[in-house]
Amino acid sequence: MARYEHIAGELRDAIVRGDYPIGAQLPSEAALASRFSASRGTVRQAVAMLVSEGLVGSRQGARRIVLGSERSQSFAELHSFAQWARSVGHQAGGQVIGSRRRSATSGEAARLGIEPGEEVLAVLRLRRLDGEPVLVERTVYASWIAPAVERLDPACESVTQELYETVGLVFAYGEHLIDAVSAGAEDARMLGVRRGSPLLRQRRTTTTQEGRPVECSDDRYRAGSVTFSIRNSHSANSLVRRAGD
Amino acid sequence: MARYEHIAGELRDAIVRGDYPIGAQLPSEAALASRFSASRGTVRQAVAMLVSEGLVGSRQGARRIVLGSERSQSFAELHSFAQWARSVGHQAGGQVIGSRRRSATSGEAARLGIEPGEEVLAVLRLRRLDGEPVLVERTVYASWIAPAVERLDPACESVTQELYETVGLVFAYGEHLIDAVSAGAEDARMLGVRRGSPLLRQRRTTTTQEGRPVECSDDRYRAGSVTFSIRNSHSANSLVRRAGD
DNA sequence: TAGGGCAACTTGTACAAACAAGCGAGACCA
DNA sequence: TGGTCTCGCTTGTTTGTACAAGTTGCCCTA
Repeated sequence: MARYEHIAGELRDAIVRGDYPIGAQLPSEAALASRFSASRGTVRQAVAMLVSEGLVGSRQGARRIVLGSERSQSFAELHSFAQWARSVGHQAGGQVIGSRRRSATSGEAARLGIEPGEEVLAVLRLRRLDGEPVLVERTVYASWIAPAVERLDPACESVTQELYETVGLVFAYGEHLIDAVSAGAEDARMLGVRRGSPLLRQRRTTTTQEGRPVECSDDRYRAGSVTFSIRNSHSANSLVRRAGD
Repeated sequence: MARYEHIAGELRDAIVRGDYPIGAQLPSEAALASRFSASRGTVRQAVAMLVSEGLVGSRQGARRIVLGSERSQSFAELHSFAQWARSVGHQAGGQVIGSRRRSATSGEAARLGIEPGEEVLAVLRLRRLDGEPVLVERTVYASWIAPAVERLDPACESVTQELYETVGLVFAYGEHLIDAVSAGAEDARMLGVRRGSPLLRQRRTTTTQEGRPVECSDDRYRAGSVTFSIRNSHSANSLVRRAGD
């Protein structure tokens, strides 16, 4: 592990542990540099991580202050339902309801960077959290990865992890669109809610390290089961509001 | 403006303009350093901005690639409904429906960093986009800022901008919790939708540069009117999924 | 006592240098 | 033809230095 990652980890642990409560000042860069026997540049890189995570605030001339104390999730934990569930102490379950090859719609083609009509693999999954159905996942995979997906066990818990172990596929970048929709008939039946009841929808597109799109998905969470959380600041804002559809 | 900000701006413009289409490689750090007559460190700081915005992907050993080409919003544009509407070419409107001082609930006190029962100012606003009601905003202000809020024009378009101009208040950090809820009776009446129809809820807490909480708010958008968008990656992830309530 | 101003401290920006580590393409070999 | 290996390129990490710019508290003065 890089030196700055180690320092960032130590500081993050200290904040989570409460050594630096919310509102408290962090030691100065010079003090941290001397404590960890590192240069100021390395310390700056470490605290920059915490700033981008929204854990600490930073402004020129003033000591850094603690803004929050909750451990944030890695990209993998966000992307993989099973890995996330495990990390927050819940049991993930679920199964494939349906899976078929068909030709891509124009929207899917645009998001996957392929030609409309090109073949894709559409998979419908129901995901459970501690036994309760909470998520309907409609995922469309690009054709080059489809064979590996079809070989998976239908009851496979973590698709992400399995694809990594079997073909070495790594999900590296994601775009997420979050809004609210009414439950359709199929959604309602699978999640055990009334038709028209609110669902939290997350449409995501994921790509490999090389920027090649792998999948796009329409995930619908039962209201109350899941909340998304974002921390941002004047200097770092990845959350964007968009009009309409 | 700092040198690295200038370089980042040039590159961002080039990407948005299409000089570097999605999937294309960016010039190497050495090439950029020579083009802008800057050191490699400064160039790295510039591209780091683009990476954190999700516009560019980066991995050791390989040239950086373009992942997206949409201009992202500033923190101010995200925070202020009016500034956001203007930046995307729509007309923001709205008015204060009700405003009263009361004592803080325990949840509000925790989020504002005050004692339960301490006095706060609760404001209910209806916001319109191009004339259509799209957002019900229930904001609770800490008592120290309440007088300035009460002095505002009830039809004031941008509360954020007005508070900056009158008392110099700057919103610097925010935490956002996003989920879906059913419209209550009041929500439904104000937004012109049926009771129980889906709303996108954004609960946010905002603080000053010093980390002092200013307000917390429960914003409910009519389904279909607004979508939140986040770009993230293996190296930078500010989006977090949380269980239940 | 109220106010301004100075001085120490702290973070931000920029440059230079060196090495580590991963990627990709072409050369080479079986 | 197919696989491997090496070499050059590119990004990642670390240290050092210097100066700019903003904050904070103390001290001095009116």
